Amino acid sequence: MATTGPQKPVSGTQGRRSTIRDVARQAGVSVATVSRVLADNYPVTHATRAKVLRAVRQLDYVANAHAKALAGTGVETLALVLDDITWSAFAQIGAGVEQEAARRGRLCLVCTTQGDRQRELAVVNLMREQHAAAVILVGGIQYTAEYRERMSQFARSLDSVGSRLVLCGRPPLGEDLPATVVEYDNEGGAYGATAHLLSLGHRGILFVGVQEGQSTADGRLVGYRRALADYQVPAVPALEREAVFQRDAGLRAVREALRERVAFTAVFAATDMVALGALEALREAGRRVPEDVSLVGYDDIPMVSELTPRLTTVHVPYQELGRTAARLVLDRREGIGGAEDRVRLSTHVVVRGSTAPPPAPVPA
Amino acid sequence: MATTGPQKPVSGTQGRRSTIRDVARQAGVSVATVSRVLADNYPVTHATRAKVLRAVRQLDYVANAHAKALAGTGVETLALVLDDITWSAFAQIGAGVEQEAARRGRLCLVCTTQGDRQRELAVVNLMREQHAAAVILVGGIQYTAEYRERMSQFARSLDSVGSRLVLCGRPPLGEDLPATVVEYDNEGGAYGATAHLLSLGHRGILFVGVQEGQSTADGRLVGYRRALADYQVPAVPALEREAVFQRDAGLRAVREALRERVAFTAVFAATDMVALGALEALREAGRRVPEDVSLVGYDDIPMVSELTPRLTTVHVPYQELGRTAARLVLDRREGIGGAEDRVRLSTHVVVRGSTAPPPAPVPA
DNA sequence: TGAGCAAAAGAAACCGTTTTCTAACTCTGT
DNA sequence: ACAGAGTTAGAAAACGGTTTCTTTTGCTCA
Repeated sequence: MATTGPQKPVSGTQGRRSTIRDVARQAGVSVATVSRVLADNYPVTHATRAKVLRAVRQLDYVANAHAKALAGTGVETLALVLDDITWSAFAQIGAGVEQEAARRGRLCLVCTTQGDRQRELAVVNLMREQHAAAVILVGGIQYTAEYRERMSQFARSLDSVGSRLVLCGRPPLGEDLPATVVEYDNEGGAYGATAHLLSLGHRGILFVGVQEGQSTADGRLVGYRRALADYQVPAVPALEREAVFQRDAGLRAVREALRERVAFTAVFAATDMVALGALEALREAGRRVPEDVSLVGYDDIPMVSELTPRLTTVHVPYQELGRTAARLVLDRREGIGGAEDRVRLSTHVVVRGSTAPPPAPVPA
Repeated sequence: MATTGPQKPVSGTQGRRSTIRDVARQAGVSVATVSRVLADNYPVTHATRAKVLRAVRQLDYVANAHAKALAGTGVETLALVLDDITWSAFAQIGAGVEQEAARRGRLCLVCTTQGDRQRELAVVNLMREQHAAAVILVGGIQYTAEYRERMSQFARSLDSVGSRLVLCGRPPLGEDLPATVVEYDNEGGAYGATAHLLSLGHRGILFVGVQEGQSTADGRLVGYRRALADYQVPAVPALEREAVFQRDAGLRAVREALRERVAFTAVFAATDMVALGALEALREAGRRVPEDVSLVGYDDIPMVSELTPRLTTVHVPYQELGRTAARLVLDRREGIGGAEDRVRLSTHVVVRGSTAPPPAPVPA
């Protein structure tokens, strides 16, 4: 499976990296002159410039980014911290951040935490050392007092070194904290999805994805309940099922609801991945989607429009979310006046093939 | 859509970032002592250490990563360069690299190029400045002489500054170049997929995804042809359709083949995304999968097992690919003996529901 | 009680840039 | 021919750490 190439010395052919001093010596000028030629911010005669550039080429010189950073020049870095880059929504946020960063000549550090808050803490500190222009924390979290405390510290300690905390798709902290928040209308999307089902005539709507204290899950649940209330449909506890935001959890939760013979004609999954699991559970049980049971997801990850039936879901502008986060923080850095520090993007339900009116005879 | 918080001064509350000198002053010791306490590599009395740590806490001090890097200490960085992080396969490679990097205390810079070679060049140079321990280039490319020339330069110039070029899922360069290559058995996977279809009895197999000179596409086409040859099925040009690796291209290519009334009972899409397009084209034309036409993809991106029918495809261990790339380059750096510089991971076809024997009466 | 030595702390050089300040030119104009 | 501009170039001081080398301090033991 693994083949080894010819054994070469570990150190390769590497010589010493050439410095600006080497270039200066080679060109027969001072380091100051070399620096000036390369920065092109000071008058230099044509002859001198030519000598320097030739030396640079001969030595294949590139400046040391760390030295530049120390001296105050140097490229800024945006740090992106997320649970798992393979999750489609996160990847899209990441892409948005990276695009905007690149467009404006910044670099992008990415760290994943796999949901480990210990690691999140370590990573934020690491980023503080790195002088990241901003630390962008992505994704919902367990919204506890301890969390708020920790974030406040992050915000303040980043601010104290001239960096900035950005919360992307996370609930905001207190008003007075130095942090930028870019969120989306989580609750509104859930409201819309539920209202869509209700207006189709569904009354028993299974909500799959309860996670006490998880900000994203909570927001979606609240939207679901609010829609029920507005349609004067009583919320029944048995219809609210726990599930982490993964396929298997959705599968198990719906299986269980089915086994308990909970009466429902529609499933609102808190996440597209959860919807996938729900879909499988429904199929196992011989329920057709959408003829017998309607199904709605949340996130609108790219592939769900390929399913059969194509999944009705709530679209979240994840890429835009990332771009906005980067834009806000860079605008502020560049002192562009009136940089907002709190933005909420809207969501909307996209109706596809997985929802339909409930079957005529409402099952008991 | 966008709301603005209270207008605060742009500069926030940020004071000057405290340096090691500030800590020394606060603790009443020399900077050397502070450095030693923090590095914990030199005897220091308990009392002194306590004073220093207290000062560190009081000032909320973190070291300047750039200064450390300059001094030769400091965390190494791995640079990851890819077309687009939202493509599932790339995201998985990225996750693999990041995991291994994090496990070994390294940071990970991510740059995307959107397939722009100009940008690729710029990015590699940028990474050279950044002193990245390695630059990992991900994904197939147009395999031209010019490309090889450029890569050779990259390899040499990175090597000359003590960094290393890693090609991940790209064809290797010449033997003597200082580069590490981690590839997968691209051709073998295509061979397997085609052989699977052939052994089911298919003879007219449409290959969708020809891209002259694109290394990944070429490899898969070669595997397809080799399997045909081994089964003594003549290769017919009309069955080899051009398509870039995107859904729409697959859709168009298969539509066109259908319109031209090319005879086939199976489609081998060079990519799962292409397979998605193919699937839609087939459905439009009223061809059922797999009853009328079998369909095989390539990549095994997570969602394709959720399709109806579940897609038969070639599994590529993308995450493992990334992990291996990081591992190899870090092993070499740490001087771990016998670090290979060329690895090929194997692929295998995973048979799911989208393939079946061809329909009994072969259509004209 | 003082020589000798180990342990702990400090001074200063260094890493590779940028930039301020200073010095050396080259012209002009008289 | 020379004062005074106006250009270019260089020397040296940051930037914020680490580390070598030196010095001071505190013991032990004769």
